[in-house]
Amino acid sequence: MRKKITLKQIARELDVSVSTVSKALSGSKEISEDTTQKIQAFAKLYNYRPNNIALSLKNRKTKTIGILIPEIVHHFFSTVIRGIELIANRRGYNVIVGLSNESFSKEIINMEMLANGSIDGFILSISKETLLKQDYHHFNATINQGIPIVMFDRVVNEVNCDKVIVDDFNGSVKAVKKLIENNCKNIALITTMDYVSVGRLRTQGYIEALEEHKIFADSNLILKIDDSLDVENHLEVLENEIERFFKTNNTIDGVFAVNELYAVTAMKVARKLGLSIPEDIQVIGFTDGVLSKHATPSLTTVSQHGQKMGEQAANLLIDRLEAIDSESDQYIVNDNPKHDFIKIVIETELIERESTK
Amino acid sequence: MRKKITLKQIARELDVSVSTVSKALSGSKEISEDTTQKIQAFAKLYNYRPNNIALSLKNRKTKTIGILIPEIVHHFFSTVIRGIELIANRRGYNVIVGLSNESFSKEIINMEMLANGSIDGFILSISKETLLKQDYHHFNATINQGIPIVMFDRVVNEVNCDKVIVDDFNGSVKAVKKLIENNCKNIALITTMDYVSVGRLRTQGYIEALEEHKIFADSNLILKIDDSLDVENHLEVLENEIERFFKTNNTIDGVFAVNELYAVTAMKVARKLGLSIPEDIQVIGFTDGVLSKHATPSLTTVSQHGQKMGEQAANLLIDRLEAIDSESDQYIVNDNPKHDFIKIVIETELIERESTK
DNA sequence: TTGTAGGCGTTATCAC
DNA sequence: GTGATAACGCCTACAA
Repeated sequence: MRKKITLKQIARELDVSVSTVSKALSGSKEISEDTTQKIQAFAKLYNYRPNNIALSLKNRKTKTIGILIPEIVHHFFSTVIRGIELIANRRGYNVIVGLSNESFSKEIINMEMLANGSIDGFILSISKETLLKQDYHHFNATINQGIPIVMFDRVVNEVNCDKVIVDDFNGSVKAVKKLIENNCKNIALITTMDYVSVGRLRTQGYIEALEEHKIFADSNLILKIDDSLDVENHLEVLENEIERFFKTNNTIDGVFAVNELYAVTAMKVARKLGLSIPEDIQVIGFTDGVLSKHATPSLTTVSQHGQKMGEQAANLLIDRLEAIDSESDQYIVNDNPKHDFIKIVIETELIERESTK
Repeated sequence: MRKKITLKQIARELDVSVSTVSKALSGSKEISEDTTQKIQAFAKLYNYRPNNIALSLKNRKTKTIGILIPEIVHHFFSTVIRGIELIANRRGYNVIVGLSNESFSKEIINMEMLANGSIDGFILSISKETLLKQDYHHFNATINQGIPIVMFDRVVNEVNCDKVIVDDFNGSVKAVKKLIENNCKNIALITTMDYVSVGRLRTQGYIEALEEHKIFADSNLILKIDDSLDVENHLEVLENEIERFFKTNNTIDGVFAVNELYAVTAMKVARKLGLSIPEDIQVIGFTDGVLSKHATPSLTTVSQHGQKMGEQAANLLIDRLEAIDSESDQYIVNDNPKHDFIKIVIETELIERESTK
């Protein structure tokens, strides 16, 4: 078992001082050709690599990004991570992942754990419970400690930081307009409860599109699913709710669902009720994941560009970290700087497949 | 901007020494009631938390686990991460995630980056390219540095470490037997190329089940998909291959596919060819993900228990880390210890849904 | 009861 | 050209 070698060990072996070794390895020309050669050869032989932890302590930055998300077994979130990891790696950062599991307390614990020196900044999406409670003190506390945050997708006005979102509103508008153009007369919306900002915006888009076409937005055609309680037989409950909804509104000929699962389930229920897709009823979902691609019929969706969101978020965060860096070198940082926070809005696009005409 | 406070700052403010503060905060009774009170109150007020990096440097352990997987936008892998994170968190560890993207060099780079002090041990699944090259020196090098590795799912005999796998062989046997019991006479196998151990084992299970029932394993009924090249229109290629396969073997009445995607695609193609499922052709997949649950008809699968694998892997790794810990405290560690490495095999089970009778 | 000193691994500054 | 020293933040054996 050959443990990693340290500067000190090299120094002892070669009978020079630690600082000489350090300089030689960094190619400083303070050191003679000879010693440099000797030291570098020895270091290579023993595969010397500086210890990241020691560097972090010295430089007071870890070169790692903390990702805090509600759930990882989820196409959208994992896609975002992939985007973050891609950019992070490219720019010399690592990513450490924490899962809130949609819980307020887990979100806080995770944050505090990582904020104690483990990471330089956060990229996160807020848990449902936090959104419900509307308690954002932990985010602000973190920011006040000088740790920057970039929020994505589930963001909130109450926290001052960089944000990356998709254009949920216009995405919905596009989807619903498509249904209208395709001659749907009774377009239903299947959405979540309003406290998730994303759901609210998508609902607004739905209403806007209808109104633009002078169609009355009948509240009976809106089904709000309460997914805050994560029950065992969630899927069954969902199916039943949708079935009841379809039965009491049997003129529905178009459905816009705010996520894949709702859309796919709606298709399933519709088929069960003897309706064919897209002839009798057309369906559009939001988020372009595996389900959309492989459902039968395949699902027309509003694509959410998760990977791009991740990439943008990572660039935003790293840019800010490096800005802070050079700032603090040059002048004293204003104690309460009116930072200009950036909000990147990613355009959505409609991917047409078989569930619409 | 109130940066995190340090022991030194507290000491200066309260006009005591750093060690007094340290002791007071850890509740040492060397320190007087009075000072302890005062210091603890002050620390609480300023929300003092020890710096993780400093602790890591001092203790020579980071309390973080490195996860290295080929891909994250993938139901199975993300499920495993969830399991690892769950246990890690519970036992006081963080997880740092690296993606190899199925590439040998990215796997190495990521490993080396993390092995330089950032993590205490690895949990990983080998990339396809590495399996193809059969070059495992980086794993052995890491282990020789005293960094333990736990491999899961895609493991390899050439590396001596703890492993967690599912019982791929028996999983296949179960699936194929089910098809046989359900009266399928011509059972096809859709699998990957052999270099992925997992694919090979599943193929062996298929053959074994047939032979047990004295059925000739016709190699024409085995379709091997070459997914090493990740082409753009991968899906289309897959569909075409399967279609051609079905057409040249038009007596197929049962299909066992080594993953969800192949199974779902097979169903799609079958339907396209006018076959109904499960009446004309029955299908079973491997891995129980979203697709299986939500496909129509829903897919009978061999469940892979990703979360459980993650949990077991995390426990295995942490156990070993803590064993090393107490070991090295007590006596000098044998330089080449005949460690007994553990291989946990997780049983699979057949989840019956609509794609079989 | 409190403080000093040393060390974890590294780099930067300054002295020789 | 080389080395000693200090510092990053923490802990602890030992000294006072």
